[in-house]
Amino acid sequence: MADGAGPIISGKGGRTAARIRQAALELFSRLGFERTTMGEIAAAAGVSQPTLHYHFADKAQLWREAMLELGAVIAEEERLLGAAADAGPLAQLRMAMRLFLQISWKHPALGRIVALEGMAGGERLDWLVDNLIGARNRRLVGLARGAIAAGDLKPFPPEQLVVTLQTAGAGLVNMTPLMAANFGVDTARADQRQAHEQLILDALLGGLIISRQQDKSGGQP
Amino acid sequence: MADGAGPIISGKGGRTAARIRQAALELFSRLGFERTTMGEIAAAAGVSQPTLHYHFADKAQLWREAMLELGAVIAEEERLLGAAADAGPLAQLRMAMRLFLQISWKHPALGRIVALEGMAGGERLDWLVDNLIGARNRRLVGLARGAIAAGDLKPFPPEQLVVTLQTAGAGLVNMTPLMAANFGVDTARADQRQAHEQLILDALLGGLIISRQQDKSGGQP
DNA sequence: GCCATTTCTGATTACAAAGTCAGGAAATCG
DNA sequence: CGATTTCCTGACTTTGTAATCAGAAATGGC
Repeated sequence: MADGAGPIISGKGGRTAARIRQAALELFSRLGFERTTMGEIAAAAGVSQPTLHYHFADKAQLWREAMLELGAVIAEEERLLGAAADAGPLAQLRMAMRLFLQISWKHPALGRIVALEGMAGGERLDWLVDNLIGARNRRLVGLARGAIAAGDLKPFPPEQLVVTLQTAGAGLVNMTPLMAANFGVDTARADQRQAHEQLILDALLGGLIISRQQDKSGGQP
Repeated sequence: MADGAGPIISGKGGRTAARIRQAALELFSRLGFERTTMGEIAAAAGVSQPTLHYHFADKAQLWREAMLELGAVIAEEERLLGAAADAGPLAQLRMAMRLFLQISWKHPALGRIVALEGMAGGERLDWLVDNLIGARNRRLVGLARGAIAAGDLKPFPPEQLVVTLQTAGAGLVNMTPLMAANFGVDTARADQRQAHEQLILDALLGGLIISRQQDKSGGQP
């Protein structure tokens, strides 16, 4: 893990470095690490290829710093969830899931990256877990476990809720090319978003909740 | 004559070619096209690297022929579904979904490939749609549409059911490395399979079905 | 203006991986 | 057996891409 030893942010704070990170994030998330070339990133950022190496030591370092752009996304999620910390387990879980879905639509790069690296494994996945998504996922598992313990949800391995939320929640956005090729529909449109959020919440919550006698408020027993 | 069970394009029918296809399928599905090298495939198949080029014109051709190994999987699915062609729309859909989940577990390569290429787009995705998954997906959409028209399911864009089934159904298997890195659990185990199938079916069917006795519309818990 | 520092680029190198080819080994057939 | 075809490999070429470097172009201080 010598790679992670250096400063997390090595790129200068200037506008050029920011443009490069932005272009890199978009390309890495769509195509993955190997399929994306430094030349493509440079072209997308409007600079020459050696400029990338001036701002970032190597491709892996650029990848990591591009991913850190997503750190703010996670932080915002944390903040909004913290506001509801006093609600019941099910209410918190519902809010977390809704947030997750909204974030997946607002920042498709995060879901795509997790899907890509989460499938392949390796040191980039380890880095993601350690630096971006590990705590968030553990928090979700905790909420699910709490809701199950409170008798609000059917018992199931709570890790599976996370992975299902992750894959199904980001699925429609991630699979935009597939849907276009297979059905000729553009699933990245806003109206699709609305319907999909409804679908996932209806499905995961509607299907898993243990309905109590008229108690729909989500409060603790 | 070849002992192969599926349609073959250019690869000879011998055992060596079959071993190569097998190794290629496994590697391509785990790592994707670019991340997999011809050398790795050769090593996994126990032959030298030029042997790959003797049996297959180039890497893309090998990829396509490796994918065709999955043709038998799809065909089996078709066959089993055909047996229930006279059931109602919802019953057919339920059976199709159950089959989909079982296939996802039995042949993880299919789900991983679709996830990988469905995210990136390009000519390999087009090929997959045309030759492997397009018809199957359209069939699923047809079943969902039928179940909605029959008033059995809440109205939602039926393409979204397909993409959700695809991503959520294959999600737990696909994300094995992520779950291992994040939670230290091996989600490829059989008991996990059972629970996950239950989760998906409970969620998608339990959450979307319109219960006809009381016919409550709209209001989501 | 002039110098120093930072920022960027063209040209080049290094290397990994796909693809080629001549020829050797092994199977097939008379 | 020898002849012929099929199958496979070592050595090689080609290509694409990450990384390097010397120096040009800005930028900022005086």
